[in-house]
Amino acid sequence: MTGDNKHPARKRDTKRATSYDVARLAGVSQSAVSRVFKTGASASLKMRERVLAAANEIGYRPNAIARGLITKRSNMVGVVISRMTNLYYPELLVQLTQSFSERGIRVLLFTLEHESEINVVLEQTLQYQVDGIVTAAILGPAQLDMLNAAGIPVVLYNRQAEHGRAAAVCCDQEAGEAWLVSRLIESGHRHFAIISGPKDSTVSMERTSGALRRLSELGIDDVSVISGDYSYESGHRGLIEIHEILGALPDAIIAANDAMAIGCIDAAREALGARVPETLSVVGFDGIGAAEYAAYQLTTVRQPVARMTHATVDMLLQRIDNPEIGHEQRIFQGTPVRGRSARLSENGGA
Amino acid sequence: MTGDNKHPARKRDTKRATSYDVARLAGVSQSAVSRVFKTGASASLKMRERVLAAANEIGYRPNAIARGLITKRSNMVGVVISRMTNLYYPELLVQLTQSFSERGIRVLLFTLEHESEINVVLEQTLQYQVDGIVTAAILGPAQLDMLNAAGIPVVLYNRQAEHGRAAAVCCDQEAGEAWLVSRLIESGHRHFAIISGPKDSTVSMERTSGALRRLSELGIDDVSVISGDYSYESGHRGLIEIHEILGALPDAIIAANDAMAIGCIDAAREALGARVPETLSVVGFDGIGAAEYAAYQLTTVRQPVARMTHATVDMLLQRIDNPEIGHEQRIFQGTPVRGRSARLSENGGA
DNA sequence: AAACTCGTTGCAAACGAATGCAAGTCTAAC
DNA sequence: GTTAGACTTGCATTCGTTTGCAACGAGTTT
Repeated sequence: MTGDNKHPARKRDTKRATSYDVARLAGVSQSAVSRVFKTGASASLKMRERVLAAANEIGYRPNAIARGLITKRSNMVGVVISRMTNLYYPELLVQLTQSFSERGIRVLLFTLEHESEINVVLEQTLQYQVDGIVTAAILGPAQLDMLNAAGIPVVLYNRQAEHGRAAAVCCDQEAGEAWLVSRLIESGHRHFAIISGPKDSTVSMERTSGALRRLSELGIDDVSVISGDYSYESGHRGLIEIHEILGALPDAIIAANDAMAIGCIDAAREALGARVPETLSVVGFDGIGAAEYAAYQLTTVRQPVARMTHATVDMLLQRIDNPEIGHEQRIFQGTPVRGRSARLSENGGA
Repeated sequence: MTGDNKHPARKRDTKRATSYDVARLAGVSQSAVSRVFKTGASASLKMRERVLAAANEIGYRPNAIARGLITKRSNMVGVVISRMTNLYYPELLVQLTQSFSERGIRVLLFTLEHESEINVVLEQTLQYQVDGIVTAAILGPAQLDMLNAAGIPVVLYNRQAEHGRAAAVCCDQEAGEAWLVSRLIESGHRHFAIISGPKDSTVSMERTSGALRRLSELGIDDVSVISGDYSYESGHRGLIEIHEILGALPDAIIAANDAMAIGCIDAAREALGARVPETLSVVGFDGIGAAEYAAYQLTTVRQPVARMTHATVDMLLQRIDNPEIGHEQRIFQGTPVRGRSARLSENGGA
């Protein structure tokens, strides 16, 4: 008769050892145990040994939940990522997780299929008392206000808040597109088409308008733009659509990301019988792994993911320690990748 | 003078509203507030309205940490993934997260660069009182014992524990390879080479030995095996290495995953001037997105990720509710994908 | 009108650790 | 030998919930 747990849905049979259990076994006070497990607290060597031995004996592990309750620090951050099918995100996620992990911070992951789920997700992160949030999803003013009111720091990844109302780490999309466009123009391309990302993606908007602006500066205004959804398939479809609309292929396609650029290349080669880069130049953006496949060798701009994630982690941690820090924005320049999916003249370029 | 927080590292300036605050404002007891926010607890309509109004007014959100402390249920599960650069994992991760999320469970993510980090990571998940763990990393007997002792359920994803000492969800690697080999043989291939995964990967071992066994059954024993690391580059390198060793190309390459198969195809086409599938057949395993790119159209076996993740989530949740459930293993059959990277005769196959 | 439900509500004791304060111990200096 | 000083240690409170228990009130039944 060790209890009346006769029902299937019992709580937990083996109850965890607590600091009290360790204390009793070691013949010391609970606070002593606590101090031994808290780095930087004062405890004599003798004490330390006894407690550690006892803890080891009964398999004690400090309860991070209880600790979080009293310290008001969960050592967890929320990471919100919107379209993980976008091949660029996995790399980001790995680096973020690892980087946080090195700093002793755990990652609570949320993925969004639709941006509309953001409210529910934010609500949940807040309930879990995360110390901060990194988001690669769009946050409206309402959401920013809410986070602000809750006093929880947030760093936007590749999103900007209006009027700099939040800390952000971005890649300079416009500059990247400007580089691509400049190289294409100086290499003799004149007819362009753009495959943009989803309409609600700010990154896509910046890339598209960056490309259009530079094209316009260089005297080219007649550019068809059709929109995809960042996927390989939509790039593939996009090129075929462009071909139908124009009745011919342009000199160059500017895709809003690498996945679509790759789709384009395949469509050109397999479906339209065109040669890339001889007949058609295709450029992308991001620098995902597949961009380097020998079959593509994409001309693109690589986002400096490692540096960007470090900046993100640093900024968030800073703001967790001191919430008063202003809303810094850090903008990184992408690395031009010459590749072989576009005919670029020898001389030019970075 | 709202306090003496003059130091930079203050705690949190805006303190969160608690259930007591709500109770005071609504003129009810704290337990009433608690009950209103707990689904399925009894509270009158009038009560409900008053509390909700008050809560709304001061922006109250139940503290999941405190709740977890008392209920001994954190509603968090740990997800441990080893080599996220393996393109197969992102998809898995998204589906897992979403699936858990629908069941009201949050995901604490851990990524491993090296399998050796597993101990540290497990220790951490336990400290955070996760209700269960899903792992796509190798767990030795020692680790399983530890989890068992801690009374926390675990489901292995594509890993088996010796003697069925843990619940597991797997794809039938051997059967998949058997299908591939059978098709290749019946289509006239006779000379094979295998590019396996990392030596410490059980999945790779199963796939490789599955392929070898079937080859042997069909009378082919002379097969060179070289090992890669699941990456595109290692597949690329692998084929070139095979070519050097053999002095010629075999009829078919069996790669332990899609990424390496794709690397092979590119190496064959770009570096060795061979044609795929005309001169060389290449098959992979997994069914990742890139396998469907028009340039590759890989002959492979697709893991039923959606069904596997559902099974994983179901099994874990079941075991959380009732830790006594035995160690079921669920094995899923992959879906053969005919593709175009191997010369397969018309008639055969699933 | 008394007795007996049943659904609401409040009280108070958990949960497991951190920490300010005071008491205790030990060393070193006078 | 005494005392100041620096460390250790224990006591007791606190964090924000959940939940068993008891009290209460409104119906219902007899």
